[in-house]
Amino acid sequence: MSALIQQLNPEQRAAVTLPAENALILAGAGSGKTRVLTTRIAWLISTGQVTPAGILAVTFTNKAAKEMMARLSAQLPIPVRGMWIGTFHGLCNRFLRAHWREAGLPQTFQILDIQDQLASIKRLLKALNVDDERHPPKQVQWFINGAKDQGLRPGDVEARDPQSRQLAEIYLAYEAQCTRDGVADFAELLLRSYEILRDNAAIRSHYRQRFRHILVDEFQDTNRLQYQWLKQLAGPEDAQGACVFAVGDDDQSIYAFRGAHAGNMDDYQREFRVRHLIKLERNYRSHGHILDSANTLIANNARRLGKNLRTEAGAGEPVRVFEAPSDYAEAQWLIEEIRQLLREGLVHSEIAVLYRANALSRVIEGALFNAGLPYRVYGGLRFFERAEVKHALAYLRLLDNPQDDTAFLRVVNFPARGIGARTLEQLQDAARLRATPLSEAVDALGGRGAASLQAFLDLVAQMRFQTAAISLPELVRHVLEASGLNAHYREEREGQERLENLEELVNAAAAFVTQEGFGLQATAQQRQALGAAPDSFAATDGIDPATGETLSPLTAFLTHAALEAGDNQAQNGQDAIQMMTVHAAKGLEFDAVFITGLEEGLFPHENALSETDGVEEERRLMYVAITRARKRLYLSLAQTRMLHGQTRYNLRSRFFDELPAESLKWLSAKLPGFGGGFGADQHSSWSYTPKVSVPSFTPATSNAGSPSSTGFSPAGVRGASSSGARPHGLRIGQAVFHNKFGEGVVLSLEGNGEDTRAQVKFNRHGAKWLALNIAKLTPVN
DNA sequence: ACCTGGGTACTTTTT
DNA sequence: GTACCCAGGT
Repeated sequence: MSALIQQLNPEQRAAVTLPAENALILAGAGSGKTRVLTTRIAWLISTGQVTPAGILAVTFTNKAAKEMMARLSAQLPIPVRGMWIGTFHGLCNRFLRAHWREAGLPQTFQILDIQDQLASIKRLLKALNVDDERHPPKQVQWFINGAKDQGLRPGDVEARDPQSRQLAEIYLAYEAQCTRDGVADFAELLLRSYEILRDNAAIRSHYRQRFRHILVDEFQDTNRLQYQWLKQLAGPEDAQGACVFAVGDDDQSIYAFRGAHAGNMDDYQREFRVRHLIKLERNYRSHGHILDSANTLIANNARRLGKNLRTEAGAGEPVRVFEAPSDYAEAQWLIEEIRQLLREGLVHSEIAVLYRANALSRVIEGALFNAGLPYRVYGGLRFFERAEVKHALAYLRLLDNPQDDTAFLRVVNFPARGIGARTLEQLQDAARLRATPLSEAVDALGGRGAASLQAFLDLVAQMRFQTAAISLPELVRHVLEASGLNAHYREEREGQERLENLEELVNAAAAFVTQEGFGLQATAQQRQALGAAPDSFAATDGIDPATGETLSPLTAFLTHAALEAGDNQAQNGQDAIQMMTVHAAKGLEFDAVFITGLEEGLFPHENALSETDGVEEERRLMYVAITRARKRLYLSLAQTRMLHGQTRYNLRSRFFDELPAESLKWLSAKLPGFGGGFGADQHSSWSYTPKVSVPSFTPATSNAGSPSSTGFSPAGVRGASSSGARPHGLRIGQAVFHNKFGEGVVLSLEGNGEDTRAQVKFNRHGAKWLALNIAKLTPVN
């Protein structure tokens, strides 16, 4: 036990060993927050204050939950799996699977991700004949999710003007549709769980008795509904409710735009009568100048709980600042600095390039590419969000839940099986008339449409027949073949990568079955080991307490796919420079960090300036960005930047005026913002290659995509196009084929022999220029 | 079924 | 500038 807390600093130890009362831990960046959280759990259990079953720990991301589990199982000699540690959504899902009757959901209800939800809304708007000019689907989605995040049902929404009244009506109809489909969107998982706790006294008191300690990570990011949910679970303080251990940092609240309400921290202190407030201000991450910068900057925010980070690491290097005349120049400077860092022995993956908005990554990506530096851009589609994977999942969903119209419509005619739009319209009309799911309305139709539809239903039924007979990965493979998905992508020219992803889905299913231990499902003894009372509701995922039955592997897998969308591309775990938005960088740290595009209108972003507290949130965002850096921090801006197809002339970000001058080292002459002329380069040691235009050409084949401008200057190419014959036989302007990205056109070649790299613009589907090894390119004749 | 052209929007994003 | 969506043509 003492070993647990021995290595903690005094504040951390104080937090970990607090008595069983509500507490708020203000944990600054890099102050050992996760460590405190897990050690608190380990301490509570190992001192016998609570059994593992009496713990509920909630996070926002799967990553954080996993990390917590991993650390905990290193600290405790007990199985951590069955403990209630997870994301808000994951835990609510578990809750609803156990109480599906009370929730009014089918046991095998499916979870809609944002894409599914949008599709569902589009379908609804069509059915309701709503003018989607007046109510764009995206806006409706925003409205519904916003309402749910506040804990509001259609009846609770304030509907004063006709516009919002109609939105409330759409919301109502959307709910009905979801019920009919047997699906729940993300917010619904939370809202419905909350309502059951609120309205069902038996269940409420059960859980209140069960969970003695509730621990919340990233408390500043909770929205109103999540806060209400916590309140229901914890119960009133005077009764024998749970005690709450909330960890957060108001200075790192950067998700107000999606409903996070940092004010929950104040409310929490008041409503839960928090008497223990502990600040973790000792930072173990950053050098002095970096920390000073962060502290000085954030002091400009008015509404703070107040905190000042300190370090014992020494001042370190000053923060290097560069004002470039253009975005290209900024990127070029970045390359030089990165090269220097690499010479000093840093590995690529310890260097991060951060930006406020994804659009800013382009120019930098181009420069890194031309410089031949390996990089990885975060963001974009994740594995389970890919179209082909979603198609396969839609089939699987139909096996589990034939009512799921979203899934039905997604694959009824994919791969194409001659079911046209007219037929589907008729089917939808018939289903609406009878108030049944689409699959049950098929027999109302006649003609060839009906026959094709019936064939589709038979196909699905045939697949469903296999469900009980074969293992999950076998089932997935069977579905891929029987549905014709595999065949479809085998035919398709650019289908190779998609085929690979589908194969990967089979692997994912196999891995899931192994990991979740289906077959060796948690037994009553195992539950006992966790300290769960015998009468307890679900102790483990996959157990239906009412029947004692196990949730099918299929249902569990589909849930997993919805709740955990997977990595943004596993990508060749190669050592690479990390590129991401500041938001995406939260929770990460790097030896060297570049914060780019520090211009008024960009960072702080212009859209934020008009919002209340917008600038403060931007400042917190900057604070998060700064505190990612361990040893080196670089700030840069461009006087001229191409954005939205226009050249913008930006001023220096106001944040420069809020940083401590003594910690900054300006590399370029500090000019009075734009207007001071473009002479900055004369005062600096940096240079960059001016824009080189790609020679125009005609693609070799008709469908090679439009070889228009690529959006960045291939500055580093240095006249590669003019050199003579090349062993690989490729030339500029030639159409090429590469399995992964389909057909494209060579824009430039660099280097010679084995080192040769091609820059290729791919057509619509690839839509990217990429660093590609020549060996992987096949010329198209 | 597939392609093309026009129109449009476009900050951040996890579950 | 460009990416994505949808409508309409082949």
